[in-house]
Amino acid sequence: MKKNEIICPVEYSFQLLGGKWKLPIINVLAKSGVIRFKELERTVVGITPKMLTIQLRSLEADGLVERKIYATVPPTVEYKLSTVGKSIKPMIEEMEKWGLYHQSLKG
Amino acid sequence: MKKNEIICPVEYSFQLLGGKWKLPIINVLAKSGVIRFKELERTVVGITPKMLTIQLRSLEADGLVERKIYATVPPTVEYKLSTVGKSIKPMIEEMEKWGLYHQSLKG
DNA sequence: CAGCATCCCAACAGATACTG
DNA sequence: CAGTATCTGTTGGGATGCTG
Repeated sequence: MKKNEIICPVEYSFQLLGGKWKLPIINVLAKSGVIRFKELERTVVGITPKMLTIQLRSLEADGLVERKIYATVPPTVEYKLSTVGKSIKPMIEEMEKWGLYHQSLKG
Repeated sequence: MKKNEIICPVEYSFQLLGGKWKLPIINVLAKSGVIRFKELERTVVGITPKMLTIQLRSLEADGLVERKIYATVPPTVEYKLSTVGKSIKPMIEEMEKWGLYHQSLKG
């Protein structure tokens, strides 16, 4: 998909949240508040460190996630939703309602 | 993306609506009610007949879109949202609100 | 711990030409 | 009109191994 061809505003949300991992990550961040990389890796079932890094960087670049580094040994990095990231919640809830509704139709 | 690995209910919506074209198509269908293939091709800016066919078949298989064939010459095929398809509207509106909000942040 | 680098494959998407 | 067939290129995602 060519990322720069946004066709309608709705599509914009998909540009930012699409792919296999972004929504699961945001869901975890929404529930946990602040969380470290390794803990995130454990909580988002099935994700590899590589994909977690890529997705977090992408979310960070879009201003949805904030990253805070502590100069400790071993290193500590914490992630949390930004203000904009938190504003996604109503949308996610609506998507969740619809997803559950549609799943229930198929038994 | 492995289509059968749904991680959270929210992700379910992305399985059904993800990709470049499905939301634009559904948006047009939501506004027009009933529409023919060629008219759809003209309205969804930039789509090719091939992609339109693939996406419509996929949406049909997921029960979001209904297809009605008339045995005329030349052939007539009409598409419209199913009841389930129409149930997406609140979710799309929420996504549209958020998309517009986030776009406005970037000026 | 928190990552980056490399290689690889499958799915997605576009262009073009053709058909009932 | 409403598609299908074929070829081709791009992107997303996985596996593995290595580093500060």
